[in-house]
Amino acid sequence: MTQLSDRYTPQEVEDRIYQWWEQAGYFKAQDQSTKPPFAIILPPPNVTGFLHLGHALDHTIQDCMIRWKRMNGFNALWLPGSDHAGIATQSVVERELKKEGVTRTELGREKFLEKVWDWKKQYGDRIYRQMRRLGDSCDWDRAVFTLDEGPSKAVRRVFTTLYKKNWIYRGQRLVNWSGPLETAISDLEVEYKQIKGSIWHIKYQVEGTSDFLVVATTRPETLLGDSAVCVHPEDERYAKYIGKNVILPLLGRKIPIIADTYVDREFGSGVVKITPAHDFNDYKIGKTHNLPFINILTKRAEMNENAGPYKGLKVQEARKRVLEDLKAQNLLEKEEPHTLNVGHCSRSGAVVEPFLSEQWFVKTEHLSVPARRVVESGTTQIEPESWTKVYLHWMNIIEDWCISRQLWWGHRIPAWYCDKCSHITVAETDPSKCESCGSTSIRQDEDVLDTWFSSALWPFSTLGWPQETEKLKTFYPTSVLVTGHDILFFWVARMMMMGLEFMRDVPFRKVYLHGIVRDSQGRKMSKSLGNSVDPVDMIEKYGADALRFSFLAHIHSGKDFKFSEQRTEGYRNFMNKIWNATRFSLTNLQDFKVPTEGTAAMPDKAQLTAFDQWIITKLGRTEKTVEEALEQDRFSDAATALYSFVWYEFCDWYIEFIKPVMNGPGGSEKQNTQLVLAQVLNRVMRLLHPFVPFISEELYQKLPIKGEACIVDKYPNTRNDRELLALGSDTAAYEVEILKEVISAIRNVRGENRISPAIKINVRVSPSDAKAQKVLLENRNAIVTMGRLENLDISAEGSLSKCAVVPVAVDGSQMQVIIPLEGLVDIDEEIKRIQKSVEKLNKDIAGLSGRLSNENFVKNAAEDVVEADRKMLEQNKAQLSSLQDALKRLQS
RNA sequence: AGGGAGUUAGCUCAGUUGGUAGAGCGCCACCCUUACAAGGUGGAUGUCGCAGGUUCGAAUCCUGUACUCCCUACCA
Repeated sequence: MTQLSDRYTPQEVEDRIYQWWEQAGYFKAQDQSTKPPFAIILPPPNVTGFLHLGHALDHTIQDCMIRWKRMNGFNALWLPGSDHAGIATQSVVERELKKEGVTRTELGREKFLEKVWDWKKQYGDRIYRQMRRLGDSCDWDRAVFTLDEGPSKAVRRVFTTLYKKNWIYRGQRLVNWSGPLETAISDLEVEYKQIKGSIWHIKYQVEGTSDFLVVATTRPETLLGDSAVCVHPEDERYAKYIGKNVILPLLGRKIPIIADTYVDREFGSGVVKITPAHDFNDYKIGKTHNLPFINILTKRAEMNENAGPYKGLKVQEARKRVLEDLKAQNLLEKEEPHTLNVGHCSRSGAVVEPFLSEQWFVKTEHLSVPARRVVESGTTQIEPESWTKVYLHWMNIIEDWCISRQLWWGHRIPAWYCDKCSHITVAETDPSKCESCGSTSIRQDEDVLDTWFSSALWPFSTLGWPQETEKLKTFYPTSVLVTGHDILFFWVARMMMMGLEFMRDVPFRKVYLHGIVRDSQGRKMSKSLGNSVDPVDMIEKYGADALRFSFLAHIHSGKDFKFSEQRTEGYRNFMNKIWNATRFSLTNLQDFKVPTEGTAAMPDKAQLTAFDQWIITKLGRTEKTVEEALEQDRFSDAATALYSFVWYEFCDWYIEFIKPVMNGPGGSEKQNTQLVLAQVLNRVMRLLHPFVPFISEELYQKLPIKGEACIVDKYPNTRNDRELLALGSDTAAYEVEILKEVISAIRNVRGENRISPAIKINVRVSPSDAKAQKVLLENRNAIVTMGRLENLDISAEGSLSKCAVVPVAVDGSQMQVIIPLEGLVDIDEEIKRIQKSVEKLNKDIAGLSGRLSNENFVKNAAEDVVEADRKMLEQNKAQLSSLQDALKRLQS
């Protein structure tokens, strides 16, 4: 038998076990199988990224689900993949190039892309390696990258199909523009931050008069692009000006004074400047009033020729200069402090400028309808349910999706412009000539697609679509999608739309949303705060299992997760506890021979001790709890049930109970107990496996009763484990309860009176009925050992003088635990202890009798509730009187 | 501004249909008792945000209110 060290060292176990699993092919799913399918598509991490705590949480949940289903006999597929992450990756590589003093434009598109692919080759596997350390049981042979041939074909098919339906269109729109990245970004990529800025009041002279209209703005430089000023049509102050012009300060252009109910008369001066090309609200006004759209910015967010003398300045510089010049011309009435929300690019951090440009859009009007319906009808469930409303609300107000990005890294838009006839050819395979006029002088669109466009196709593009593959038939719709609620709109909603449009079915049956990982104080993890935690560090320090368990024991769907290293340390201790309990067991199983093959070996029920039957009963309850919890994705309930069973039932009591048996003479009692021990350990490892795969597999392999591998053994539940669980009994549960109570009573007296464990004491237990007496007599050994007794007397007769007395009641059986204290302790301590109990009993009795004397309670409450109270009252009264007697004796 | 979630022991959180408040960590005391000091045993700790209401009985249901957080939108 292998000798186990007295501490669990994950470093010696994890890599070895993982390699074995992978080589043995345990993670593989079958394209076709008689087993029911269960599929999870991994939210693809950024290809050049590294594993952070958020991934670790996300993956742990998925791995737990997959392992559980795999053990339940499913054809379980966990399909891994990685995302090219357009903006993120391109920025990283650009930053690297900058160190070498090269810009991407200098390099040119082709060369630059080569560099990015190099980068991908170098770092693309890093995150996969880190996932292996966490224990992720992905089917690695199926790993897909968004720019692989398969997904790229899917992207082209979807793009062309939607284009032909007119659900993808090109148009000039106002979009969110990131200056540093020189690209459009979607609404969702804009983060609003509260900024303490100013609001400036600027005077616009009314043409042909000496009157001024005062306009308030937070972005004074945009006045260079003003097309009008606007007032409320019913605002008496300005009625006379409507239709006239004002002179635009600094540039001297004439612009009209228009009227629109959009203006709030109460706010500011009641006059609004209209800059249709640089403000989303003004854009709408510009459209309805047919105003010119004057773009004053370049792609780099610098002033262009329309800005006249300010050309070439960056926005902030232009603002400064504009203000100076206005002041010099006495056109700046005042400046007031003002807090406003400013949109920032979530990638570059720069202020987002609304920018007018030609972009590609997905029309969402029709796509969103079924995406809404399937959630309303429950075809796809969102967990937690509260996010359903959020999802539906967003689907209701959804705007068209800007999918073109002015980047190089990504899926290039499959559209070609004809130099001759300007026709746009959109095609799945690169065309050689214009489909309209046949000219070969065609140019492909320079832009690439938003990364989320390919992500939206992920549930079917990873399974071979547009080909009709077996795996697609088997695994689509996937079973569940696990992801953070922060990408519900970015990703989940768009997968839903695309899946329904192209597969005519939902992409997943269930969406499990979790929150963001925060630090132990609830702050977001960030580099600047220095509070981010590297999961790989945690794995190295405490082991992957401990990290996984700290997630699973505390995760609640939808809620943010506060990570605490201290807690992880606690679960590391739990792993050690499991390790040592097994170590003890194996030592005591050295002379054990498995009577028949494997898990079928069952002991003779008639010969089982009460502890054996009791632990089996507890095991059965645990299996039930765990199964119910996992079915409802309540991982923490399952994890907690396992923690309690292993530590508080199995280790604290069962192992202690069987020590006398193991150290005893042997024979059939020992044989039976050994068999129970071996069987329970076997169940413990299997139950723990989806949560803590490494340690459970490692120990499982050392058990006398085991199968080929824990990872593919059955997951125990009340149905498939019936044969063993039938050996449990409620009578035994009652008996063990008595023993536990008696032993606790002895320990309590010892503890409160500070009697050293080194001193063995004498105890008498006086049972009030034959049933209890029998239990005590049969288990005398256990009580003596665990109470550390010199002598145990089980009898109703005996002296009570100078004795501690603890009344014990279990299920109607009453007894007293009597401990002579003469010479052992200060009697006053014991008097205090008893007085404390008396106080508590008095309080309880007062409450109970108060309630029972209320006739409304007796009349209205459920019978069993009243009955239980009556019983409790009686019991308490009996205990009280025995304590009062004991007190009298001690005080006399 | 609209929507959502939350407020329970020092900290992080459980608490399914209303029936005398739970866990982990931390804390205190004693103990290296032959699996484990990453351990054992015992112990202390809460007017369940506040105010009303329904009920024999409310952490749990209803109404109001305070505070916190998140999401969506955003006024020049």
